[in-house]
Amino acid sequence: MENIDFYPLTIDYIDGHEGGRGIIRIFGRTPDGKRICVLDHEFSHYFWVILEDKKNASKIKDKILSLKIKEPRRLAYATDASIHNKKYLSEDVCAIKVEVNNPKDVTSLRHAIKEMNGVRGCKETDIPFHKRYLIDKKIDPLSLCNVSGEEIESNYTVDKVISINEICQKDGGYLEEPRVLSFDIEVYNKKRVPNSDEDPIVMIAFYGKNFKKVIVSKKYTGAEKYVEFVKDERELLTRFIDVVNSFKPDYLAGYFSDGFDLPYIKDRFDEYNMKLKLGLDESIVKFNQRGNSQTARITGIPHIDIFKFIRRIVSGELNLPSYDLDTVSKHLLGRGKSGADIGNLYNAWDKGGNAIEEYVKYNLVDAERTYELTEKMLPHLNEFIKLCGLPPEEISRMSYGQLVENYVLKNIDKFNEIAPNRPYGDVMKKREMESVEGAFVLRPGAGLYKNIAVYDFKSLYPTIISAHNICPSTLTQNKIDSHETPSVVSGKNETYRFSYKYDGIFPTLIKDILIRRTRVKDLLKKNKKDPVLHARQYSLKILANSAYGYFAFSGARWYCKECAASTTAYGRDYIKNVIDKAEKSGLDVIYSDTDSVFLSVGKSMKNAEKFVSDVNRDLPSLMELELEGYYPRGIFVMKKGDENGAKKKYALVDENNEIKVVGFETVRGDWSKLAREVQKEVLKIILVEDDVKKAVDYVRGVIIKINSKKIPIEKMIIKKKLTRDVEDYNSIGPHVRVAKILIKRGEIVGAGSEIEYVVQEGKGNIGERSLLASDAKSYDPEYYINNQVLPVVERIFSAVGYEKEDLKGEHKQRNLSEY
DNA sequence: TCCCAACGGGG
DNA sequence: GTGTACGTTGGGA
Repeated sequence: MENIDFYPLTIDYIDGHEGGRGIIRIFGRTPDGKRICVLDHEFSHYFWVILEDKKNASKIKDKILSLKIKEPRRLAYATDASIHNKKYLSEDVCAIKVEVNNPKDVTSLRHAIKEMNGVRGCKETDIPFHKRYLIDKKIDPLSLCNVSGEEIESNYTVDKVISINEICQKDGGYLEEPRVLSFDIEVYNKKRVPNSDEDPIVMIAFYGKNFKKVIVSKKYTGAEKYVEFVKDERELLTRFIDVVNSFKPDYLAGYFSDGFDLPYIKDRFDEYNMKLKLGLDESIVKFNQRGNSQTARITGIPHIDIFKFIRRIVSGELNLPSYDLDTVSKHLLGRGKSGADIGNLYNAWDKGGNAIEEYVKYNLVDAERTYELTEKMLPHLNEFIKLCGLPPEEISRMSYGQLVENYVLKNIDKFNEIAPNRPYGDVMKKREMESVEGAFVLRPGAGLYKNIAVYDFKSLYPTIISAHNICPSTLTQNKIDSHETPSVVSGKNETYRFSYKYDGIFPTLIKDILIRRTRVKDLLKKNKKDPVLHARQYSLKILANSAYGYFAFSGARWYCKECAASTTAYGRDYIKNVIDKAEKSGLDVIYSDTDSVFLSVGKSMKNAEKFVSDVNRDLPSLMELELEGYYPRGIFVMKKGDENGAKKKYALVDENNEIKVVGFETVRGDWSKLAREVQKEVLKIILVEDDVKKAVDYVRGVIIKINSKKIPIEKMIIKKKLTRDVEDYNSIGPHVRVAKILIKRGEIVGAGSEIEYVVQEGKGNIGERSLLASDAKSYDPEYYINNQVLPVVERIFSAVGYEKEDLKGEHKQRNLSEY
């Protein structure tokens, strides 16, 4: 008999022998670093059958128990059935819990039971076995658990396999520092975009705590001591498995490794008829194609594609123009990738010798950044793991909607509720047709404004859902004990009612989340830099803010268009109320969008502060308007062909002269450096220096410089990526044309290649006048003035009364007083 | 303004 | 993964 503590890392199930029973399998680590696997033979998967009424419950139960359905390799039948009083969306229902031997039997039984008389439907048939187990056993991955059971023999590559009698999560105890191993491959890339059928992997880098290694399949002299040489790719691949096995990581991390590294490694293993056996049960890496994105799973070792997590979950906080490794690590870690030009790796490789070294370093830096990013993201990951109770490999790949749903599922038992099924095909399509009226937006008149106070409702939608008890479970026809919201769905005005008689599932959970978040934020005030507290409040915020989107998400179990429509309807009411109040107090309303209002408050901050407290006095609990900031100046910009200012396109400057830019185009990559610079400088002069005239002069100066060709070529380079091979293009843009020339020269250019070009003077359209950046000696001033510089500043100036012609000096000089 | 196609990350 | 499955943006009509 063994009694042992461990941290669960991953969980799945296998088909056992006895009658094809499903056996839960958890891989984890003990506090002293031993790998273990625990098997639970005793847990039965189950689902719910909701009955039309109580009357025939025991008859139906017996009928279910007598079902025997022949499956290819076993007999599907219910091992047990029991009658319960449950709730389904707050309605009291009589339900039968049906237990099975093997999770796969759920499908066959469900089909048979659905057809029985007196049965309303089968629910929770689509909850995966391992999820059911974690929820019912109240186990959160990474939280310390205790198991008792017998050690058994196995071929698993772990220190111990235990068949358990009992398992329970202990209070406290968390795997704070999982052993992370990151990896990254470099590939021979003569064709720029490597093809895994032919192009070998030439090196693999690893990074972990006190560990770095690059395995390289071509020898050169003077290598650093972390370099290990192997004789060919076959040996490189074998060593890849060796290194992972001997490091014994808790997590294996990569950057876009779901989409590139692991699939590529697998293809290369296939090439040699070798098997990519990384699983702790000696299984191969399994790939799962889901729509466009695939995932790679390793039995027993959570594989984290940290790119996916950052892109999906943390991007809201980062707001970066791109999520490539360089941009993300520069932003989060303060340092990016090595400067080597990866497009030339193949050259260095062919040449051999020390030329390779640069790329070995590049490879190692990539692995190091990946490691550091993973470490940095652990607090975020951990919070969601605790909130949703699912293992890291799943949490790290989830979208907001899935996080919300799994959080609700984990807590649904507190309401004695049965969860609705996930929708499929036509239901989802039908839902996608239904649109819900969105938020209220008051567009600003374009122009320069002074003394702007910005107000925000704190968590507007979550607080509305909570304050007005908006939930699929409280939606009612009953006019007594309910309140109504006139809402708009698919263009139709409707009135929906939500009961006040009992608290809804979502309102209750959200209220709890909001209160917890307030508490965490209070702690954060004392401990401003604490990454764990920060991650905690962030994950709570994500969950609360995603609830509204979840109601409107066609794939949601608790989809509820009425809830979504009512939430925005209340949102519009609240924000319009604020606007009314502002106008009554004599404050000018500049702009409003969803949950925020921009007011012109004059020089006195007292006005601004008094306004907040006036509004808050009348709001229900949890709801609160906040003074987000005070800005001496702000510019709101016009959209082409639009009388009013564009929504979400403005720049503000605060009292510390920091500029906040929202919605401008220059953050995007396909503008020249020149265009970016000019826009930034213009905003600075207008907002910080408060000198429109000077900004005009600045742009005129730039135009003169462009015309006299005094701008360095490198600021004129425009970068564009080929999205397909050159011959597949119908319309030949500049970058395609340049690529064609490169191909003629014998260079290998194809889908994925990044083309840098500069537009030249001369005849023909822009494409015909584009030259490869490295060949360019000059540029076309007219193009850069009219297609790069003017477009990015035009709207800014038109907001303050200057036209394009003024900038070019084509109008007579005018001064502002004329406007 | 709406609809559809393309893209992202990786080398 | 036990019926399923990306989400966003830009260009063209």
